[in-house]
Amino acid sequence: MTSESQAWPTSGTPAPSFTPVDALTQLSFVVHGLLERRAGERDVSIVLTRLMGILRDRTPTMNQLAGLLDLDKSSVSGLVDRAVRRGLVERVPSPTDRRRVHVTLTPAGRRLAAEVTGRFGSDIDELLRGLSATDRKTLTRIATSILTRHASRRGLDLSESSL
Amino acid sequence: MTSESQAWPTSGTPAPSFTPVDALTQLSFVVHGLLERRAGERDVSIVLTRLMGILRDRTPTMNQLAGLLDLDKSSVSGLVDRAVRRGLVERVPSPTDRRRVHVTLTPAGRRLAAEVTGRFGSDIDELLRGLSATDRKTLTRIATSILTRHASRRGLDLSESSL
DNA sequence: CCAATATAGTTGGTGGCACGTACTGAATCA
DNA sequence: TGATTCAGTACGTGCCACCAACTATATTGG
Repeated sequence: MTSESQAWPTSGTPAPSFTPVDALTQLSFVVHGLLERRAGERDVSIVLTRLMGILRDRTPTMNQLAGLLDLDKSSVSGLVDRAVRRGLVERVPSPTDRRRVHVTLTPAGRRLAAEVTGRFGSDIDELLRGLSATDRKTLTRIATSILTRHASRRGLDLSESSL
Repeated sequence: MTSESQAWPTSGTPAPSFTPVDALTQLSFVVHGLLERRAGERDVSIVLTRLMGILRDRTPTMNQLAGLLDLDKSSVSGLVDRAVRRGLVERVPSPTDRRRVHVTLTPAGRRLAAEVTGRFGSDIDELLRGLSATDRKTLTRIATSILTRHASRRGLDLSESSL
């Protein structure tokens, strides 16, 4: 795939010239790496971080989590098991359907999520610091445009999905 | 972390308003998800895709791969073991130092890498299709700027590192 | 009313993949 | 030439993915 080795000449030129695909891909890897590092400091995986992000403002069922995380339901069982074991989430039986549980964030989980998110946010701010204010706004506008179009192609209401 | 649930009101507004952090994070997850999907079609993990990307134009040692992939050397041993087992890479003893091996891509590995990369590249082209030509160029310029500055902060020659 | 069917979630199996520690063989150093 | 360092592997552990099979519960249709 598009590692630097594809796009960048091995002559060590100071400013490589990326294709749009390479630029976006490399940038995504950097962002992902920053999240992995910050989350990893608290023994939190990216998928656990995403889980806690989802649980910040709702209490979905296991099935709903499987959809939101785009994972097999057995993977969600395992993920929630491990999070319960760490005291980060709880399973709450549904009052209306004894097959179902709703998953909620505990206070400890909420604090951990806020910490990881906060530090990661600072890292991204740092990453973007060299940009002019105009470029920051432009990047945000273009990224939002891509996301909105991508979501509508998938038939998603952006307020419901999680990555 | 910044799943949509953080940035997007649950009212289902058609065009959410992102902070720069959220926009960049969500976009990165989308890109990552596209790569996971395409690579997954050929039973290839992202880290294996990155490995093959590195090996496209060089034959690093295990230690160098550990640095390029930002992994523990024992993780690289396992990754290369599994890739060897699939006939995608080979370990070549160093002519000058019998402790070392150089890792090379096999023809089958090169073909697989090209296939995954090609399909993923098409997906990213599709993702960017709704942008104007000006916005594509602007996104590429801004992303390249971020990458260049980020790499120089880490003391990297961009032609040597891989994400 | 009840058997058949569908749903929600779990369990077990399997394999990939991460890190840490300990180890072996080879190269370098003093 | 022995001590030290380096390159890489092996092993243990735990996370995390998917698949198939299962149990308990809810719904459906006759």
